[in-house]
Amino acid sequence: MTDAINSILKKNSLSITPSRLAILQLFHQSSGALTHAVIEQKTGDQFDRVTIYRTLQVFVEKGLIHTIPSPDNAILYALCKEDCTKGHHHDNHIHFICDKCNTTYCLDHITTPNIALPKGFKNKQTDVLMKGLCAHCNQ
Amino acid sequence: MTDAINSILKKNSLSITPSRLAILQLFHQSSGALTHAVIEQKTGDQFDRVTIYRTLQVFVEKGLIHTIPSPDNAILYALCKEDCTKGHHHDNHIHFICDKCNTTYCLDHITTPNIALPKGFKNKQTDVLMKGLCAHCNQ
DNA sequence: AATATAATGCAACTATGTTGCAAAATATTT
DNA sequence: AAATATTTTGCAACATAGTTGCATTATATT
Repeated sequence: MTDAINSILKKNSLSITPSRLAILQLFHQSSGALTHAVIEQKTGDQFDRVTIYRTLQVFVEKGLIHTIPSPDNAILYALCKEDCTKGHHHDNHIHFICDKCNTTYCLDHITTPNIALPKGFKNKQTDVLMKGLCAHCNQ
Repeated sequence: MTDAINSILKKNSLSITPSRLAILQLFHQSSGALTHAVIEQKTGDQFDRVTIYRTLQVFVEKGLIHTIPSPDNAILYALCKEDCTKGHHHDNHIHFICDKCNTTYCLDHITTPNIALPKGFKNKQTDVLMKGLCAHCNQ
């Protein structure tokens, strides 16, 4: 596991540091998206807040994770699929937030719909955010 | 104009105060969505930050405005259509943010698409956020 | 092992948003 | 129209989210 994480960092020409290993591993272990606060907590407060922010920034730049616009007021981060590269995200899937357990899922296999815009408008990116109950909580 | 705003407040059994009049009027004059910071600035800093926050909260509760999840980290507020009432928003339209002028449009006549979710998932609300160039900037 | 490069932690700062409470303004009653 | 009851406001204080500069430390390179 750690080796796999290691080689991901190498592949993206990122130096290997404890914080990057821990945070990237955390993403690979989690099913949903993570906020800065959750990452801080789940890494046991062993890293400085600023370090976590900067690690997340670097990961976004390298195309390892992407941000999700959230109704709460904190940026959500989630793992990108493998075809995302530096400066070129394939972020055309929809996101689902469970009202009960608050998990945010990337539904990678469901692509965003094409929506016709009024005259003159040019679309560049579409974000779909669905809310409701996830499969676990809907029972 | 002020009379119309006045009667909207009365209709929603809200007492008439300078801040409510000014903020509601500002929404009716604006084409797009507004953030707290913009409202504070456009009302000439004559109202306390807290007053603006509370006014926005009340307007949301009464169904006069709705919030829009934003990629930036600040809540966007926009006027509701007339069929929105207290506790019952009809917020099923899509939103468009212009990359250039940063205006957020409510495209009221474009309804959110129906998207099939994986087994077990139950949808309650769908937010669509499109980004690109608006009709004004796309020239 | 020595050097160059990059990342970290700390302090300080900005922005956003919330809560409690006394003072002031609005609405209601007489 | 004045007095009372009810809301709303502004202030202070606080909480959370996020950024920047800089010296120290760790990683990578030679």
